[in-house]
Amino acid sequence: MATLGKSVGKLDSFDLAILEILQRDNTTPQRTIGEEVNLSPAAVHRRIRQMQKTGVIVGNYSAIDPQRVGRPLTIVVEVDIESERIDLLDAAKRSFTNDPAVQQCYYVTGEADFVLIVIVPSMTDYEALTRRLFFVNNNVKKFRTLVVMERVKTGVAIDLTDS
Amino acid sequence: MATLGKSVGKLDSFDLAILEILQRDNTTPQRTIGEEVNLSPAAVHRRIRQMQKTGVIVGNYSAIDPQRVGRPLTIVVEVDIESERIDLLDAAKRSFTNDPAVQQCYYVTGEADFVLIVIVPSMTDYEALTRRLFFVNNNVKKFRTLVVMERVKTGVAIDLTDS
DNA sequence: CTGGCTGATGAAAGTAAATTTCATTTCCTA
DNA sequence: TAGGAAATGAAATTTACTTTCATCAGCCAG
Repeated sequence: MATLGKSVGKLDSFDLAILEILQRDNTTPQRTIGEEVNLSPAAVHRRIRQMQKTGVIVGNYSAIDPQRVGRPLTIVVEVDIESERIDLLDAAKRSFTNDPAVQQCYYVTGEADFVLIVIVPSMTDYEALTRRLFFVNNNVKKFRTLVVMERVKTGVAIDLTDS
Repeated sequence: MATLGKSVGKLDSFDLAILEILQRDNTTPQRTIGEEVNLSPAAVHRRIRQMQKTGVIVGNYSAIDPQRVGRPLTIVVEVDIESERIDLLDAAKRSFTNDPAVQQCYYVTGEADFVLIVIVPSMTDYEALTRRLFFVNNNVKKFRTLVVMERVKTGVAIDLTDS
């Protein structure tokens, strides 16, 4: 089980096993994690701290049910822009990023330029968002709205099984 | 007459302030949270436990940098299906959900039927995924691939400011 | 082959946080 | 205005985190 010869910044099978647990539930006690991966709590702790420091672990979040905090609407938006000039692109990225209703933003190739995941209380709020993000910004050529009927699977978990 | 003080499942401004902190960093000590929101650590603890139990908080995760675990490719996929018959829809949802490379899945109205966020090690792996999810499933009419060049904003945080 | 260096380990001690207990307060309402 | 439900803070208790320290395995130069 132990992969010997762990080099700098590389993750061994212990690290991956720990990450697997943490991205499912990061409130799992280090003692429990240790039992599952066959390490002492101290060793688990050191590995977690190391991965935090080196940026393998980028954050620790509680996830909230949007419906329970008055945000029942999830919307996927595809945005086409006019010019891909670097300064205009950066301006668009910044305006999307800084808007709290935009939960996720991806810059993509293909049929669109940006894909946004937007979470809002109502269609009225979404309309307001389109005005402030798309109509005011004259670098936006057009956008397509895909209203989410069901959030079938959400989260930030990554498959860590051997490829 | 049941006098429900704080009616069941409702959140007050303390709860929202606590959630605001937890979805930024759920390793924040309850003592620290208490100082920020002006509650005792015990009160903070009880509110958090209540929100866990009632499903306001749906999970506690560590987020991992995909690049650091050998998953540098993020892809947005739009899927059109042939039939929206309920049993076929459910089958599609299940196959998407169960695939570990599918990080997120949304069932949407509009120009597509599903939007998937897929995270894979390489284009070869993505090809394999399209085969097992789209070509094998004869309810998939077509799909569009949007390769992510930049993950501009990610996460599961929800805007909790008053609307 | 040997000795020292590096880096990781487990056990145990020490520190900090989570959780429970309990007496009290607040607010609603009858 | 008295009673009761529900939440609260302080303190005690339990649990978890974090550091310390002695040890061990691999590696490499001599």
